[in-house]
Amino acid sequence: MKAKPTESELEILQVIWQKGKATVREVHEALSISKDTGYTTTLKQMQIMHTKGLLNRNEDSRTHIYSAGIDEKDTQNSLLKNFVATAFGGSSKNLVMQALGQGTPSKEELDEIRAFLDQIENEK
Amino acid sequence: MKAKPTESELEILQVIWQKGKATVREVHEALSISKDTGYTTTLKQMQIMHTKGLLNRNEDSRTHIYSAGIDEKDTQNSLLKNFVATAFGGSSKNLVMQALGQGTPSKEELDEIRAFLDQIENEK
DNA sequence: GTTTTGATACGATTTTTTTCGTATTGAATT
DNA sequence: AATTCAATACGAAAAAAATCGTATCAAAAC
Repeated sequence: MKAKPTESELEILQVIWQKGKATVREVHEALSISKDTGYTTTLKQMQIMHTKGLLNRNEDSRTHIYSAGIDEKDTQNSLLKNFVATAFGGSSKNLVMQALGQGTPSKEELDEIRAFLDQIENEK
Repeated sequence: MKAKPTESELEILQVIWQKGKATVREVHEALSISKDTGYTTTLKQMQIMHTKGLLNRNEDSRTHIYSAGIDEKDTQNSLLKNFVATAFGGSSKNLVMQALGQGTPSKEELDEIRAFLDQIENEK
């Protein structure tokens, strides 16, 4: 079973998932926009994540290249499960409605969700 | 701005939200089902939450009665916002679809969600 | 009135997470 | 070749969260 990433590990994973792969500097740069921590902090964090298996890295060149060690969807899924349980008392319906209410989905997105609802229903 | 509850604070809030109010013992009992920690741990936790304003308490009787110090919906909302951002890269559509996919909503719930989608659309 | 029971207070410890400084080293620049 | 630059390693410390033991005390039971 894969360990659950912490909040700040997730921020890093987010960048990596989006870029596919990245150096410490790139990740640090990306995080710097919203966060104010030193370079070595990001470095250390990524090293730890590597030992935990949350990140893979290629050490061929002096500047290591990191990539995700855990699958985005799988991770989101297990986090979500936990989140629904602890924050929404287990009701995913409540979560869904609240998420829809506050995000401002476009018509296209709404339609996509409708289609998805139909699909779920048919599979039952 | 209210502080963001930690994971284990949320577990406690969950019980309190559900029951309306409760003693330390009641909360501890409820948590014991899934968690294995000592009574004083729960006590201490709730005391801390009280000083933080996460819980209110009535000290009239020797056995204090705790109630929620923060609103359930508000809290869920702010947690959700944060969660979508860090775990789903800001896409609430992705979160919604994934939540629907893994929870197993009943037909009634699905209809409820559909109705809600329509409502959102009309309000635009 | 003693004893037992069950509750809170308090202080401390442990564990986990986050942060950073310093040393070292390879590569690029001069 | 010497110097500067940019990267990793490592150790440690600070901060945040979670856990628990012991002391106290009030109320209930005896």
